[in-house]
Amino acid sequence: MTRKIPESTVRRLSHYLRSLEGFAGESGGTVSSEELAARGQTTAAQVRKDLSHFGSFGKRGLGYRVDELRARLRQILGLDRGWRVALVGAGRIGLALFEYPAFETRGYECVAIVDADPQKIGQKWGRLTIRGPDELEGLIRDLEVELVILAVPAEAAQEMAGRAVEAGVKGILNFAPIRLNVPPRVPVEDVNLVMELEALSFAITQGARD
Amino acid sequence: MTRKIPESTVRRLSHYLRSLEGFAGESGGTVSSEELAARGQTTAAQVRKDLSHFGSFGKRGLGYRVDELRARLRQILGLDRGWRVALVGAGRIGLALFEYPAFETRGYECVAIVDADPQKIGQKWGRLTIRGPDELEGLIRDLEVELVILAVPAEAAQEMAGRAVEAGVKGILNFAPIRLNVPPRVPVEDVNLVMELEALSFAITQGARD
DNA sequence: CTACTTTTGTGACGCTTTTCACAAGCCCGC
DNA sequence: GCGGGCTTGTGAAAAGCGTCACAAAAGTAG
Repeated sequence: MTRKIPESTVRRLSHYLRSLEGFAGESGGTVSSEELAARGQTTAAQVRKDLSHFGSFGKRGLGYRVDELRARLRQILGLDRGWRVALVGAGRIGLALFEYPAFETRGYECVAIVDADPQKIGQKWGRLTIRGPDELEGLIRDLEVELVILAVPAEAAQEMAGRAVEAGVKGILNFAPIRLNVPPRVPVEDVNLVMELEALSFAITQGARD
Repeated sequence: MTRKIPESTVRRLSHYLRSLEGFAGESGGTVSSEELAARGQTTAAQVRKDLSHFGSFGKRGLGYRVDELRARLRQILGLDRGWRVALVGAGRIGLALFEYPAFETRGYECVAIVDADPQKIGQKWGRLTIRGPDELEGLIRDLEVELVILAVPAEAAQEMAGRAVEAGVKGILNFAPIRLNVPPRVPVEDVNLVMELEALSFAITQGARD
């Protein structure tokens, strides 16, 4: 019942959860797949199929109980617990992420910051002190870090990723524009801003050609 | 020959281009699909199929001429020209993007910044002055802005997007965690940082269950 | 000029994901 | 407690993508 979930399904689940937060107690505490599909750019059938991968928690003729579904989605996405995160790379992007309020409200807590720039080491962001790159493994182990946000230049990314994995990190959010080489048990999500812009200009160029 | 290109293909093209920049003049000026596949986490057949969507510009028995392929990819992705970009939302994320060097080297030039915060209006970032939100349409028209980077809170995103489209913008890079409602002729790329983290914690939770 | 090696371009195949359609289930009113 | 109106859950069909295998070029050596 719960094997081999497509990546796209996971993304949609994430959306459903956000939508649900929109109409918390609204409409008697239930939503139909139809309503959920409306916000979210998808179809009712898709919503139902997505959810059905994880069991059946709707009532026929009625829909889904908002609070119940929300709790279930949080559980599925692993948000029913906290996640300890280390930020590797204290540049502009690192800062933007560090101060991004949505992270903490979802249970992602930044517990360490590492940067290679000697000027930055020792500086404080909030109540955290920026550490040197050689302390990475120690921090990960001592603070029981599970997730790493990699926001360093491409040249440094592979080494840092390898060391983080070695130290026991379980997942990596990678902002460097390279494909990281890590063991398959460690999931990596890539965010590549240039690529997004290129996809845009491609779509525009292509569309204009019609 | 060039109709209905999958999104995933576009992403890979972007990768190929970056790889190509890696071995500029190397190995006699040619690459095989095999070599290209090696960096890039894909297969030789995939590379060839991706490229074949746009014509056939390889030499059998030899491979692809590096400089030629690079030029072709740049053209396909719409990078053989400049793009005028407006930044809407001058928060942390906006700043990080504004100062991201890779954008300019790819031909994306930020020509205007808009923010709703009266404290920020009038401030200068580099040689640009931050403008008020009511100036959005005028700036887009006067400066011939084609792309908008939307980095505002979710509540403001839809309105700004609508107005930008109305003023003639051709594509939107959206950082707000909502699905924008815009006419289909205007492509939108979403970057949703929370969603990426959720995909990670899902993968970890799910994997651990085995 | 021919035989041989290499690597592309592409139709056919197979898997994954989405869409469709409908029986099964649930609530409500009477 | 029975019938009618909704909405779910899910097999089956369709579409979308990736993989495979191989014929068609291009270059090279003899």
